[in-house]
Amino acid sequence: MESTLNFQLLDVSYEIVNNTPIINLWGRDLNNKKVLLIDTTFRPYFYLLLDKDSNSEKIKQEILSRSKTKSPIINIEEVNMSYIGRPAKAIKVTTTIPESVREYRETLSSIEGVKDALEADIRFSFRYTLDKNLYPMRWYKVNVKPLEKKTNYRVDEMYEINGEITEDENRVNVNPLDGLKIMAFDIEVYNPQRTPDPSKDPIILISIKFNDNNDTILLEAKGHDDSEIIHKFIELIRKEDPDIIIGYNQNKFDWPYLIERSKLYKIKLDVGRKVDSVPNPSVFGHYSIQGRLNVDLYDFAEELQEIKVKSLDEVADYLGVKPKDKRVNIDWWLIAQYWDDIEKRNTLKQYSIDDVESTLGLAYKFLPFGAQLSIISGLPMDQVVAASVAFRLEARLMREAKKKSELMPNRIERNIESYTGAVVLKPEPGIHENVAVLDFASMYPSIMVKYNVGPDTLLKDGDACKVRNKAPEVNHEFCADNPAFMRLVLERFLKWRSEIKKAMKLYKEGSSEYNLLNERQKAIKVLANASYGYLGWGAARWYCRSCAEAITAWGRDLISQSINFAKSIGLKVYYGDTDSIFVDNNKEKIEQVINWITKVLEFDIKIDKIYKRVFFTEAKKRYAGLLEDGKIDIVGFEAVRGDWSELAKEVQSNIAELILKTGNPKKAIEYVKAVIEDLKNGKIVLDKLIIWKTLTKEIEQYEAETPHAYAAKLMEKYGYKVTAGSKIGFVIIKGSGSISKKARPYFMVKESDIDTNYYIDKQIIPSALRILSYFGITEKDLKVGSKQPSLFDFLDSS
DNA sequence: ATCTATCGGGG
DNA sequence: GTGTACGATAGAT
Repeated sequence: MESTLNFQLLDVSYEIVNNTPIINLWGRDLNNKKVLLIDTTFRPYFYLLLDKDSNSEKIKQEILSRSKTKSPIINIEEVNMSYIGRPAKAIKVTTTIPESVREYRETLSSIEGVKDALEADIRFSFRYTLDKNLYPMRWYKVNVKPLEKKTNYRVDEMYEINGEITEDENRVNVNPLDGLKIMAFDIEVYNPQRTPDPSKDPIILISIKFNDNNDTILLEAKGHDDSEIIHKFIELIRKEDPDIIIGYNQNKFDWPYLIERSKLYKIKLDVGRKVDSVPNPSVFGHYSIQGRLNVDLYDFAEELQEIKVKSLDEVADYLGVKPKDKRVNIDWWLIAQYWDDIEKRNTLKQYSIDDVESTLGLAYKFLPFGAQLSIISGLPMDQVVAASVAFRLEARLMREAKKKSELMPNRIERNIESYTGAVVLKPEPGIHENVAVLDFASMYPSIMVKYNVGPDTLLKDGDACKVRNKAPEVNHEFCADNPAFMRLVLERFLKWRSEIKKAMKLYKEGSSEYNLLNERQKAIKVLANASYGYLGWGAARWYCRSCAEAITAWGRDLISQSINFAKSIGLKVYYGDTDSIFVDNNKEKIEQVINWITKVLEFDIKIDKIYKRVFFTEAKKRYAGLLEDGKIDIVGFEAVRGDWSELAKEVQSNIAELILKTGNPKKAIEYVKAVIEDLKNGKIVLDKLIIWKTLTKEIEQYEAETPHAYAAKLMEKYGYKVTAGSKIGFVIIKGSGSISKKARPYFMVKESDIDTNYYIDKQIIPSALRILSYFGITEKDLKVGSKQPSLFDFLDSS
């Protein structure tokens, strides 16, 4: 009855049955049947690192004597591996129950002669994919034995794994998403108190859309009763059986809310492919659903550097998925009103439909990249998108370590000490015409490869080594006798990426083959570029402060030398930051600089962009420029956040629009002055002055007197209920004392009480200057009356 | 200058 | 589930 099965791995989990762990591999076969493969043979293990001169026989006896019956130690084996690049003596300890590893880690590491317990902090299901070299989203082949279908799994077929799992070489370049069923969903909740409370405020709408059906499904509550739509939602997921469930910020809102509501009705949110399993909060604040990938698209949006406000409507607008002016927009605090007003209810329904359509549209943009991140890093797609770049790289490093029989260091918490960073030149303030920006290609990874940087090659006093690379300034030395672990990984990435780029040339730009490879090379680049930051990340297993310090020192040296060379041949340098230099756009001299850097320094540098005009203030890392195609580039711009007044947010978005559309900062100044006048004349409605801030703990627990805590205390005094999680809306009123003491709940205040100076100085002006300072505009220019001749006319292109 | 609290996305 | 982010900023002290 044995046969070979080709399957695509989607997710991995495990369960304990009869006191033994069973690995569950969730996937689909070539006929798109949903399959569950089980492996009953895998057991948890970890290593004990021994002192060099320890008596391993004695230690082995000690280990066995500490075996517990509820999860016995079933094997111990002395192994010769390496640790941080040096030979290491270790004992591999295998037990039965994954949860017991934590306990054994403690009890066994106290044995004399045992230096440390290693690899005891790796999640069991991840350990499986690590050891079997499995990458979610890839296709595999394996010998299997069909199992009689169990009733407690919602899959088409179940198999028991019987043999080695190998990659299906014929399906390396197929689109991993082809044929997978995707479900987008979004909930709207009733929020009469503005901050919705899941213990009393119902879910009023659930909108759902699948990738294989054009119709949008809208589940509507009966008045204020949402029990029926929750049931319908669960039934729908089970009936349609999506492989991927997507939402926008559903990990922080929709799932927790749905879970609270269903608890209230004692409904089991049984939406996974394992019967009776509910969405489970897991690593990175992510919810895992058995057998399905729950992907939060907000995680992708976070990585968009080009836009600052990452709300669903903004992101969908920016990416051309759904223009803002072609959809219904409703302020969040008005949702309850729209629901209660039967005439407005249809507008709210359309709003919900627009949201879910945007969400599915974004999935088409983002998931191809997410799938490749899984293919490269080895983390399931729902986890990899939620993880930080350093964590993604680490997942891959762990696989590489496993292949090399290198013991993995533990994840520990460190207080990281800061070190000198990159060179950032003081920009030459003012307007400069025709400026070219030269960029080093992957500067930090290149430094790591060239100088063989890594924790394993870092030399300590007295270490023997023939060829040494010494970093300038900091003087850390790295041995070049053998390749560093990090270098091997990076070189593999570089080679892989250049092969992909070569293969891409065989296809038409925009074709599905081309796009797939393009997403893959992007995923590799993301991991490679995380390498420097990884070494300086406090939680990194291969943390190496000296490495990070040396890398930036080499980087500073590199850029200073380049700048000096440019100056020596008479090329004007305006500014430099980390891995880029801004120079006069003199083609001939730039070519000389590029040649010199390539030949003498042996690094790659290229022209990244050319500004027709660029404007610098004294501030580093913040400038505005006019590109050759007429676009305005504002670099380093920080948007005001949600804890600013509506007025401040409105001022900023209007200024951004004025500048990007008219290209004239003078118009923006007039606008700001007009707003200030309006405020002084009481023409701004109070609603726009409210500042919303969340209480993160109970009011008594606040030690510091913050404005929102002060306002919350006042609310409590007047009989309102405030708890952790409440959003407090306050305004600042006239008077003396600290700002906190002048904070009042917005509904207890008249417009005439408002401290207009606070709003001018702390809200309108700072918010406006976040953009206008790039154009040389100062606070003085914005105060009514002052007439400053314009430094900033430079964008009035003639 | 240092410490404490909060934001983000969602509704 | 062998486990829980991060970098920036305002206001108080």
